[in-house]
Amino acid sequence: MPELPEVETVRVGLSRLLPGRVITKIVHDWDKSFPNPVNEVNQFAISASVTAVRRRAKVLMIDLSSGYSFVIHLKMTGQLVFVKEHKQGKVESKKEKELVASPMSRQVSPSLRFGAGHPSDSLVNRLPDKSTRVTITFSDGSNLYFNDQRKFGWMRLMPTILIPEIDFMKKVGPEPLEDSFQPSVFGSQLMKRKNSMIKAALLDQTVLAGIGNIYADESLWGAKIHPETRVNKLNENEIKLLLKEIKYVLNLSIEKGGSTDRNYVNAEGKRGSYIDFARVFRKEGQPCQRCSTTIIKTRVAGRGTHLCPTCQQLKRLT
DNA sequence: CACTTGACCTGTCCGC
DNA sequence: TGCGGACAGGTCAAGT
Repeated sequence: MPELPEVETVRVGLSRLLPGRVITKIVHDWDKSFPNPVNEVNQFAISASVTAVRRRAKVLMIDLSSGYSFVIHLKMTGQLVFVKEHKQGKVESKKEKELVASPMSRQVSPSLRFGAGHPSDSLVNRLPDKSTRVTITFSDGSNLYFNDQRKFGWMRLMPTILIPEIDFMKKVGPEPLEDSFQPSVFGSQLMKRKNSMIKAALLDQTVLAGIGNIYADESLWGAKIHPETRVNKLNENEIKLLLKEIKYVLNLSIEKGGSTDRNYVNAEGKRGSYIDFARVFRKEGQPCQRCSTTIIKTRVAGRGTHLCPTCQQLKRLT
């Protein structure tokens, strides 16, 4: 589930790999993944070169020399993986494909395919695969694959200057890792959802940008706040502490290359390791590392929610 | 109006 | 072994 750290990791990778490359071909197999008409793609993407790769919230932008950009949202299962031209020719890649096509390896689940103990670069040899929605080919023979098993994600081509006019961009809240995002700003943003449960407010992209289910649970545990606490019951100290925890978990995750819970990979097809450092997310049944109470999983704001029932008590005063 | 729930999708896992 | 159904969650539309 790409959230801010995962999308940022992809951005960093693509910023190293894409600028200067010239697009020669784009194919897609699912219109909702890439709805632009062919003539528009031919006019504004083909023969254009990549000038920059940017991120805002969980949205990626690949700017082109034509004045157009790809705007991309990975949603839950989206991947953007860059694969250099296979210089060894087709002999080796054929062998790889035979391996993939054999009954045994076909039954290995995607979550295990790239798991620990497997060569982390094996994914790139298997692309494109059946989750590949869009393939962008560059003049040197390299490819950028937009894979999306569940088809929730999308990418579209649009004029760069019109990106700020997208409804989402107009409504989205501040970037939590900006220095200017201080407790006072966080507090006033939270007041937009003063009667909501804090978890719902953290997931609201208009309050702050880039938090999803993993980092909501992780930061609430860090700040010892129950996810069902109403926003207007939080005091100044708790808001300050929660912001500190948000910055901490997001920065730590970026450092670890993001979280690979199911199928997230970076621009080179590699997994992130933040999940190994998680304190509550997917830790139900295990002891809390602060107090040893068993971590539980419940449902809050329609989302699976992990918490320590001892450290994170629901406030009952006033 | 503020807030919550359902729809969009596919693959996995669990119980029967 | 197969099958139905619950579940996973980012965001928008629809519902309360």
